[in-house]
Amino acid sequence: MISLDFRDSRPVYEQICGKIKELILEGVLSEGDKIMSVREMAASLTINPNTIVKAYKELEGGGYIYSVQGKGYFVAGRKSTAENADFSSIMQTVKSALSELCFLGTDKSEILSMVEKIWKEMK
Amino acid sequence: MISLDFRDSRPVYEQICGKIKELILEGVLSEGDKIMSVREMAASLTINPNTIVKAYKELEGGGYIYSVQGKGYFVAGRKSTAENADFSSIMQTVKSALSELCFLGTDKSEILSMVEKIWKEMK
Amino acid sequence: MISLDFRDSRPVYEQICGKIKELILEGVLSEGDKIMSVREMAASLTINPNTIVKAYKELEGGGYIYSVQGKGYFVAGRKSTAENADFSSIMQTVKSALSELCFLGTDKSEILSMVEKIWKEMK
Amino acid sequence: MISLDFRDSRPVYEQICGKIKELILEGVLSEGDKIMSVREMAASLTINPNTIVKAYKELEGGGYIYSVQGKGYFVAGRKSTAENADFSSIMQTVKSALSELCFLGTDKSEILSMVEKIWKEMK
DNA sequence: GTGGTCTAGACCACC
DNA sequence: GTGGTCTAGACCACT
Repeated sequence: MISLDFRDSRPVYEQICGKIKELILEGVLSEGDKIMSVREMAASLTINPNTIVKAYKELEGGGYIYSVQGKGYFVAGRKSTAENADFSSIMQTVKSALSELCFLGTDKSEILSMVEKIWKEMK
Repeated sequence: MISLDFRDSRPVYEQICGKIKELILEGVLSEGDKIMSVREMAASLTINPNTIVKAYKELEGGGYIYSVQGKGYFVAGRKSTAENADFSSIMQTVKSALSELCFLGTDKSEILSMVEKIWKEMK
Repeated sequence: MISLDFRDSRPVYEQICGKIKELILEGVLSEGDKIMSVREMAASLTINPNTIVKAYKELEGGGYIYSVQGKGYFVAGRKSTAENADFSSIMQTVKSALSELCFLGTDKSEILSMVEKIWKEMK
Repeated sequence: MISLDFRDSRPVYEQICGKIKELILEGVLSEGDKIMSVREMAASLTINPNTIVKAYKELEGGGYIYSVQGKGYFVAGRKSTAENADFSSIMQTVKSALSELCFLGTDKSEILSMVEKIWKEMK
């Protein structure tokens, strides 16, 4: 379900966060779903459990998942996620990247159609 | 002209890269302009010259500026920048960020108007 | 495994790049192999670790090796190298050097047999 | 006749050497021809005469040109050039570059035809 | 004066 | 232990 790219310059725990975020955004994981335990995930990726713990703590801080003592980690709802999100930071990222694309001569229509596509696919 | 934010988790040299990129994208610095010398910039930010060197080398690698021995650093043209740019990587960044915004309930029209604004301001 | 020539006018970090490139081209180092750590290499050549860092970063930029945080540097595959290579620049180098050899009266057959030999040895 | 590229990372005097070498290899300048005086060249490129002096001294050292006191610099013959040339160094350059091209998957026939072309064009 | 290289030594994040 | 960043200070080549 999750694979790591060791050539990726990002730290492993960050890659894991990204992958799980993706699964949530794509709807593969929905509110209330239980995600793999720290041990299971560590075994399946053959990496140190501490790295998984770090990734899960990060996701918990972002409101994407929550932990239940003795049960495991579960996917939180959009409301919880939205409350913890740093909108201005994400917007800033988008703005910079779009400015760069514009500067490099990318066609505006290409971006607009991408936006349409993303909002259409999201349920 | 450039200021650092020590609360920012990004390394100093990366912040400098970002700021100079912005100045170029906004048209404050245009093709052929000389930018501050390594020593000047280091003195003005009260940081070590080597850190500036690192930032300038990074920008040079990205095709944003070029160095002339004994003269200084100068901003390169869009052509040079476009040749060195990693479009797919930038597009990936935009896609992920937009997906997240969509998931969090951001209005599509807000994004569309932002795109219009950016492309309009860029001459 | 690697030795420096202090009479060589090229900077030290560039000599190191060249030697490691050679080892990769000759097949002594193959895809996935771990190379000496920054500190090990620095100690073995009795030079400053930062100089090794510079050399490794250069090779990383050229797609020859990649770094894994907390693990070390590993040699990348040909695909990665080919993607980052500047063919036209290498071809230009070959062209200039061959023109000079021709002018100086070198026999054509000597060059042709050298080409044959190189392509034969490479598997 | 000669133009400089300030974006080129090579020092100016080296660029001038390269250009004059090219002119000699291409046969535009032949044995005995007088080349531009230091002052003329400096004025035509709007750079410091000392830089031209440095370039000419370099070419003189390589046996490409020779100076006659009070007259100027003149193109030397192939014999003189060949005597001063460092064949093994040039061969080494060619060998390394060809090995790299081979590694990157360049077709052997492409190189062979290039060699044929160079030797054919040279008179 | 400008960039380019190198050293010595420090602290941090990641695994 | 490994790479990543930063400082302080030095010397060299180029213009």
